[in-house]
Amino acid sequence: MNLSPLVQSFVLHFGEMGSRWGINRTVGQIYALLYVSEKPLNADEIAESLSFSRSNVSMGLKELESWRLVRLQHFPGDRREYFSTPDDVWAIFKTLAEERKKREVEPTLTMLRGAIMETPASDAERHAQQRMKEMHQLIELVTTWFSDIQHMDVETLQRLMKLGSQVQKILQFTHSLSKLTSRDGDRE
Amino acid sequence: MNLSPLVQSFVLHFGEMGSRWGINRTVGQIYALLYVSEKPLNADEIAESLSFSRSNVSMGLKELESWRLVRLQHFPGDRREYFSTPDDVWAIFKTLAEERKKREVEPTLTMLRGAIMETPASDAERHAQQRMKEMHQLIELVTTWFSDIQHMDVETLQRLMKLGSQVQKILQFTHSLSKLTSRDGDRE
DNA sequence: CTCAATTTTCAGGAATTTCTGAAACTTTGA
DNA sequence: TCAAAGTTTCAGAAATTCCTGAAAATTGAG
Repeated sequence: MNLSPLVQSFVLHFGEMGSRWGINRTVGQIYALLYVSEKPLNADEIAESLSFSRSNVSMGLKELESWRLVRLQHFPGDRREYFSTPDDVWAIFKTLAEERKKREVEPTLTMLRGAIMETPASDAERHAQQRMKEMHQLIELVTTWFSDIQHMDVETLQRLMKLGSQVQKILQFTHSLSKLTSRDGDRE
Repeated sequence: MNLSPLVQSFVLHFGEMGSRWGINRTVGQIYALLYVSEKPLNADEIAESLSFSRSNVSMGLKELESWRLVRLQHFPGDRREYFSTPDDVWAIFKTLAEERKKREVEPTLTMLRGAIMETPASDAERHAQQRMKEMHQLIELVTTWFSDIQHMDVETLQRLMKLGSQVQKILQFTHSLSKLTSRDGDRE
């Protein structure tokens, strides 16, 4: 199969960016190819299009499966497995965010929680622990917020995003509102 | 200098995570060490603490400078350069997000914009281009939203995050409000 | 069950990235 | 201007990661 110039540049770009995104060239290119492909592709087609060895493609697809970024399907009368990416870009985005969270931040949170539990044995440790607490607090806040947001339906999410920094105004409004109505509005 | 166990495990963790975050072991460890250190450290102290060669530390610090994650300072009567991380974790987070955006998404946006401009030469290209448009739109929306949010002051940002998915309710409220007051409230 | 089609595994070669020591460069104080 | 203190550069060694071909394992039709 011969890739058209447009597709080719897209595929090559994903290959090159791969290393920055923590995946390798093969995986990046395979994903890009599947993403723009009109129909699902089998491993041989992928290997041929990208000039990778069949085994390399197999490993790349396994990696993509572990990221839950590809879907697998079969066609009647054909034993080969066909791969594609979900159509809904929002779903893709959410999956990606979840996986990155699991791989890139969860382990750190665990480590931080452990470290914060320890009894500091020196002044230096006390200070270090304080810094870790600050980091932990921030990560915790940001990630739970993220998962909150992820569970919103796409409609609302888009509206929120389009609103941009204007949320600030609504927030200020409701904040002063709560100050008016609540007995201890300026606590916090 | 001898690292206390608490600091050591923190430093080692950052070293190991380094590769997942797109930086290397040295850079990860140096950053971690500076982050928990009570006072700024010079390159020799870092090299000794982490048992890296002096030159490796130099390259690592350069890398961290390019990420704008370390500050450089001097002490009177000492010609050596001392390094530290900003105290404010929110500032750190913002810097990190900006840099990652610059390195990991901006190039892709540029590529996508270019590809979308082209005139498709086939059916496959037409489809590919459509997919690229979807991706472009999503990335554009998410990143501009992100930079909107970044420009909010930390107070507001924290309030927004603590609110979590409850924004949804406020949003729904204001949405129906605008429907009531605006002549064409259900356009979008 | 058998066999051919297909996929996966894996040892080791290729490519890339990281790290070091030596040398070059820069800065500053005398 | 020079020398000492400090920093950066860079060639190549070391370590790691990627990729391949061959072989093993799996799958499903007959």
